[in-house]
Amino acid sequence: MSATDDGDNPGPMPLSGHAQVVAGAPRLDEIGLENFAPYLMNRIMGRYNAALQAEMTEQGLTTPQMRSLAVLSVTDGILIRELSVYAVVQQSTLSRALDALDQNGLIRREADGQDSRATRVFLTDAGRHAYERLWPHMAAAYEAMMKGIGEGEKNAFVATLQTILRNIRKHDF
Amino acid sequence: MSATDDGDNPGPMPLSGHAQVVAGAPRLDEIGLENFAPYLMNRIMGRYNAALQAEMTEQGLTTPQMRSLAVLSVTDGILIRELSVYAVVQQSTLSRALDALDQNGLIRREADGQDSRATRVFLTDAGRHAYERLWPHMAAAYEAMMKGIGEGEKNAFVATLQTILRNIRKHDF
DNA sequence: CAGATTTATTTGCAAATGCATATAAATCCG
DNA sequence: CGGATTTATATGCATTTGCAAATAAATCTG
Repeated sequence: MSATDDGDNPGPMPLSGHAQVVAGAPRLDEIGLENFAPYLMNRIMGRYNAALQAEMTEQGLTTPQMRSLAVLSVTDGILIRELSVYAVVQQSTLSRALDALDQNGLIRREADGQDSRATRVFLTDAGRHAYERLWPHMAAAYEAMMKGIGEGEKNAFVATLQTILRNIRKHDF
Repeated sequence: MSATDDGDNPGPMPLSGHAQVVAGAPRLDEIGLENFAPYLMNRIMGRYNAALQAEMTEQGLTTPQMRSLAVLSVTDGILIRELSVYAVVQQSTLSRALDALDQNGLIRREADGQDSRATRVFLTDAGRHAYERLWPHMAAAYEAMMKGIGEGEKNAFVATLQTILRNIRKHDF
């Protein structure tokens, strides 16, 4: 094997000008869309959101509002900027989503004790009730996703997602 | 075992009124946000999109425009309604995104030969070039996500994503 | 084959979103 | 301490988005 022969050579010379391998990232058409994780996650989340759409419309909620309710059901009383990270919603959008939730009596804003710039957000009873009507649909969509996937595979999958999030997240949570 | 004893009974009686187990889906606060795959995927895709934002702004592209370029780099000449599924963009939004790409000379619309209602979309050379400037950023974001994740785990992860998509997708692709 | 229905795409219009900025409070630093 | 900087949230405004309807062509049905 010659010093310039670096293995898996498709032939003595490129037969025409195409398909020059630049050593960097393979192109998307080489990987294939269906093997590109961000594409797959995007498709999946599109379907997940579509599955929730009907119930959101029913309750007159937007996506940022729905996500806020879901996050607050777990960590009630968090700061707006934290909620913005958990719910993956811009702060300006979240501010207006909270206005609407507030006006509909689903949440309550309360100034933080230590830092009077900051605001904590709490679910009201009505808000918790709205979440409780929402959750079965989220759970059902999750069930549908995971159908036929065993516990082991599911756990490995979630573990990988956690690793990925740790790899790229900007905040400590 | 009595006929009314259907197994896994948590105790003789609920000790107080709270925490009634309804047998249905556990609540999100019981699962924990960080174990709920849709939440994790949402966070991850938020960061992935944020990573591409700078380059998109640089090139004056919106998210639907960028996704269209990426999908077309793999399957050039597809129908608009197919592109709408692959790119996870509403058709009305896509229609306008294609208007913009067209006006900037990045794509070309062409009536389908068989069905004159339908339109096929093609990348122009300029469009392919735009995609080629975009792709390294997507590849880098993907690399960052997958840092420290071995081939085996990565393959298993992608395989699970494919299963999930098959479980919930609406179309055959 | 004509009328009814379905399918592909576009467009009008109202609502939602994002960027940049405003406001206000906390922290930093000399 | 006091001005400069940073941090938390809200808001003005232009852009983007999504729903519903419009348009146009194909297919179905009797």
